[in-house]
Amino acid sequence: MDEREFLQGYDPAAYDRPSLTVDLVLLGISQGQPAVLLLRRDDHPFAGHWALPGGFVAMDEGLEDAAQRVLEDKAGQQAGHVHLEQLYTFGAIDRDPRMRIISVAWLALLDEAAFAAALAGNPALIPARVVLDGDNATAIGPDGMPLPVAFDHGQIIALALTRLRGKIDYSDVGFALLPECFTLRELQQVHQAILGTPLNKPAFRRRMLDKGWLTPTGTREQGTSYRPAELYRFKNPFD
Amino acid sequence: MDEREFLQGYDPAAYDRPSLTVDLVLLGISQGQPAVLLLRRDDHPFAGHWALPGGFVAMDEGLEDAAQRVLEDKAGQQAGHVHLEQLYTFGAIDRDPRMRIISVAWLALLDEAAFAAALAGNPALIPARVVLDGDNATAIGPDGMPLPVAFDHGQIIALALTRLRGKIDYSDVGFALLPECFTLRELQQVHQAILGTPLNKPAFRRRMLDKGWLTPTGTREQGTSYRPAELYRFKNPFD
DNA sequence: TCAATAGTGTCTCTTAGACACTATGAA
DNA sequence: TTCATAGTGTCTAAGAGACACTATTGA
Repeated sequence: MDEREFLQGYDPAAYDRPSLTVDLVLLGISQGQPAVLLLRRDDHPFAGHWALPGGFVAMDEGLEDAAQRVLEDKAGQQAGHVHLEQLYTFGAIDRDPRMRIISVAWLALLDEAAFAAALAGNPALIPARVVLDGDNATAIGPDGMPLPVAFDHGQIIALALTRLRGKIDYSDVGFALLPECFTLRELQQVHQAILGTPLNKPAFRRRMLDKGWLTPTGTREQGTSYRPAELYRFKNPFD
Repeated sequence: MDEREFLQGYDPAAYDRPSLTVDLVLLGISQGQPAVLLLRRDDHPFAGHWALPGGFVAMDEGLEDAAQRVLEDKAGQQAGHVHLEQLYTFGAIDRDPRMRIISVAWLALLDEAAFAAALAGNPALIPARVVLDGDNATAIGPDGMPLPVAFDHGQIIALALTRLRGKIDYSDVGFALLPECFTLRELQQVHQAILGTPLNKPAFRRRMLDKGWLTPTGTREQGTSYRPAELYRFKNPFD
């Protein structure tokens, strides 16, 4: 750090600074497809467009704390109940026409109940199916029509899904999209929704069971008109 | 974005803002081991400790542009000649005792010539071997003694090496650590240095050749006292 | 010729896909 | 008993580790 930077360090007013925000990709599975929760913008810029929930980072607040706060405020989710992971920081000069804003993007994974609870708790949110399109994503509204997405949020959503695709196979993130107890069929459906491709049943079962992450509960799903499947629980082998 | 945020958006002086910096992990291979270039801090805080090269992000400068600028200023590397990749953004409240500073960390991969050129061009830099230690890294100085590392830069270095380990196998980042022409032995040595483990020769050769990334140059290495190996060039199959 | 590494052939083991099969619970 | 899905056995193909082998160059 050179002299100029050193002095700046002790004089917060010396230089202009960009604003810093967090933006959250609230991702769940809806009707077998990946979906995100978006908010409609009423004001300029991008009025009428749809944006990721976000907020400014306070001076006395860590980045992850800011993301947790937005998660609670906008989606009503308790801290710690949701998988939250930093994605990337977006800082193009003109990404917001008003002023320089750097945004730290986060991925939050909601299971079906959390996704529904967020929608019920905040009527301004809508669920949008995500369709990957290179390094951009198209958001499809509940009526099946594409939604205009504000700022660079299409890229952020695309990065979120791409990141998830890359790691769902070898990491345990998939379980964050399921309730505590789930069947192997539901687990496979989650993987298929994220990857966008069908998977081989015996191979999938073998792989999952061999990882040692699953403990059978001894109980079975209820309310099926066919043979009910065993319910499993995720167990981190390092616990 | 709510009303408060909207107003803040038009009044840059309304709220305090954190400072924003970029920090660079300049990573190369030195004597068969991963090594980073560090700068000695003369001033408080962490005077006498060693830090990653970094700098503040200007208002009219993109994040990657800022990283490129630091790369040129501190390591004398031409833009575009070096693999540069965003790692993670660090924003703990107390990571700098003077003030709130958020830092976007970047990984820059230098081949042997670039690593040596940076050292020659900036005498303040020293090379430090990296030893991973959980989610922290120890920097070992040229004399073999551990160096005290400033701020949270040990974590940043650890993340850089961990990230590289995770992707060297399936991506083409390994080639960024080699000159334009290289032997399969050199490529294997780079992979072994990053992974910290020996690799099986026939399997490694097969894997690399099967990827279709390598084109034989028809020439061979020179100056060996034994059978000289074929020189290869990296060719992106998407070019 | 020797030393040292380049480069290859082949066996085995593990893992995943494909496909067909048996098992079981609800209606 | 039927139906739909749970859950399994087995064949095959691909890829990686292990190991030994041949090839080639400089000294």
